[in-house]
Amino acid sequence: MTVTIYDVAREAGVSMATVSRVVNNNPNVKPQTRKKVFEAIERLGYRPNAVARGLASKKTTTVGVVIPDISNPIFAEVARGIEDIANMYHYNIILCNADKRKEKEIRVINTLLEKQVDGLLFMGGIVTDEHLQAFKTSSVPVVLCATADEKKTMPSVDIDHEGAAFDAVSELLREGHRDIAMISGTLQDPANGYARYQGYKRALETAGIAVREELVRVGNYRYESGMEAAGYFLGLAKRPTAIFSATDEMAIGAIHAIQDAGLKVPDDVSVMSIDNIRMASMVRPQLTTVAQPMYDIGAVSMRLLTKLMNKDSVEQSQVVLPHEIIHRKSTRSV
Amino acid sequence: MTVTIYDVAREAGVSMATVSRVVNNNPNVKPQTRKKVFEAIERLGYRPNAVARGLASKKTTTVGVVIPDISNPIFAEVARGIEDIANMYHYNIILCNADKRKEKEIRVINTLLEKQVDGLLFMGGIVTDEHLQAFKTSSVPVVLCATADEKKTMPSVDIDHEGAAFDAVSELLREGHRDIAMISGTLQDPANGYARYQGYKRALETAGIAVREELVRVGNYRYESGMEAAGYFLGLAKRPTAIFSATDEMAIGAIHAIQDAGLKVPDDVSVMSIDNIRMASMVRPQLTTVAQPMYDIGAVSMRLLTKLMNKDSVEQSQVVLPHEIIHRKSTRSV
DNA sequence: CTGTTAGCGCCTTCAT
DNA sequence: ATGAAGGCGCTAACAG
Repeated sequence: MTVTIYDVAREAGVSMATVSRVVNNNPNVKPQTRKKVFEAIERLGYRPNAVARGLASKKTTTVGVVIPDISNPIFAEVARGIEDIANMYHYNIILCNADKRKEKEIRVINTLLEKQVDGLLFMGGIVTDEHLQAFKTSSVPVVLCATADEKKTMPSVDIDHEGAAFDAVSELLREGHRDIAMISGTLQDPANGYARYQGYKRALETAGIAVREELVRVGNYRYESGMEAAGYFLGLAKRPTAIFSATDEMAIGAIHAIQDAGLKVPDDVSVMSIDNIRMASMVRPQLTTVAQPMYDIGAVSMRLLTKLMNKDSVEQSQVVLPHEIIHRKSTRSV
Repeated sequence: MTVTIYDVAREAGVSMATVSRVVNNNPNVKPQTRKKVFEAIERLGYRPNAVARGLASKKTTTVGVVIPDISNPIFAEVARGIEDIANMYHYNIILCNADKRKEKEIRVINTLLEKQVDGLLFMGGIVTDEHLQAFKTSSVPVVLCATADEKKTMPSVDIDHEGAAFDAVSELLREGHRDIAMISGTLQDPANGYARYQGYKRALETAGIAVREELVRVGNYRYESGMEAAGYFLGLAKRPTAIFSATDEMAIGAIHAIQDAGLKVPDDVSVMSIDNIRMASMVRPQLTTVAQPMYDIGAVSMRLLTKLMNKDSVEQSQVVLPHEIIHRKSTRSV
């Protein structure tokens, strides 16, 4: 039923080793023989079995990617970067959603390893000791992508979240704002939550301003929670003149809550955040934000992984990609 | 170095057949033996090799998904539906971006087949004879997802694009609009382009209104092209009172172009479209649109594929999911 | 340049 | 309930 390398060998009148050679582009084959084999392949409609090949060669040319949520545009963009580079190096991608749930993350890491992926990319989650433990049992390289472990022992590609937040808030400060509220992510999240909050804090402290409890709200990264937080700030006796959001999506929610309340952005309240998702330039006013190079994070981490899989030497296995303030229309000097 | 089923067998003092049985949950194993084996597995840190298993059993429990662009939120949402159901049935997903390029689509279909996936999901592309040809060489089931072939010979899951457009434009008509412009996708695209344009045409004709050439612009699905098209309509001597866009993203561009021109939506111009991406409720005014059940399209197509892979009987292998008008704030009666 | 021969790690009858 | 043995389709030395 299914045609194998053996059938091709017989059809072409050569040994299966020779067929294997031409299929794998081994130069040690006489052009004439090569031609015969190709013809036989064509005639029979032979398609190499990658599973058998994987078993024999111990390489599958596929890498596993665990992603928190593929329908989140941020991760989708990172995944795009991964895919493009993987494709460039002739790797395929097994994508596993893990819903940010630790047990599920551990579970998919294991199935991926069972599938004998040549490498593993762990995207954007919290990295616990349990994760580290799972990674340690891996005989193939692992790189963290859009996240990092606390101790920085693993290869990783990420941005400096604390620095990005610091820069954003410093910019607001430079524009003269003194009452700057923050919509934070959960402090359990080391990157988008804790680190960005720390950056906010450091910027204020550097400017000699005390952090005021009532000016910090924790959101869940969604649009609605941004609206909610902004609504709360608007109700304060002393309303902030600027809102710094840990993420763009919450910032956009904040902008709309402000507008829905009859106020103007940035005239009445400035809004700034981090991420630079596509939507940031698709709202009015367009959102001033700190760009996080999502695509590049994916691309660079995949590139790093190829080097690791290839046992190439890598100079720096913890890479921090630069961020950049994108000035648009949602902030103004006060 | 790597521990195999054979090592476990020796460690547990049984044969590899027995180990295989416990790993595969075969009931024909004495509980006591099972326990011994589990302990040996634990002690040795044994991890079954899915590649070897795949070769021996001729099943890989993975399905291939070819996706036009993972960073497009529409496809990402469909992919989410696929992933969730795949996960439920213990399948993994190999995701391949194909950039809407035919040669690349054909290529990835072939690599996926080489990888011995148990089934194939082809998402949202144009299905040519060449595709059909490639699918025909597949020994595993294929389902089209968010697309369909012209002759409807393949299993597929999609919405009725023509009907959705017809319903949208009919709604605009019901609101009293007579000069309704359309921002279309390319007519080469059978679903988002051609079919939606046909629906627009049929609705107008049903109402006894002739389609006017100058009221139709072809966009490329991006925000900017929506802005551009709307800008063009605004410059017309007789400006349309409503704009129907083939997709939400272009509609949002249109809304902003209208607003940037100092006009109001919906007071001056109504805007309506198809898709219902998340962003549709994250703009002001919120977008009235026809919801396309993206997640469900993915989920249903994956479910259909599981049935096919399982050789279950399926009553209907061309499924058309219902669409629904979502009334929000971007249209009003005139 | 080409063929022979072992496996790769596991599943699966077929016996026992 | 368990074991023995023969592949699954291919790669990778090793000869020649």
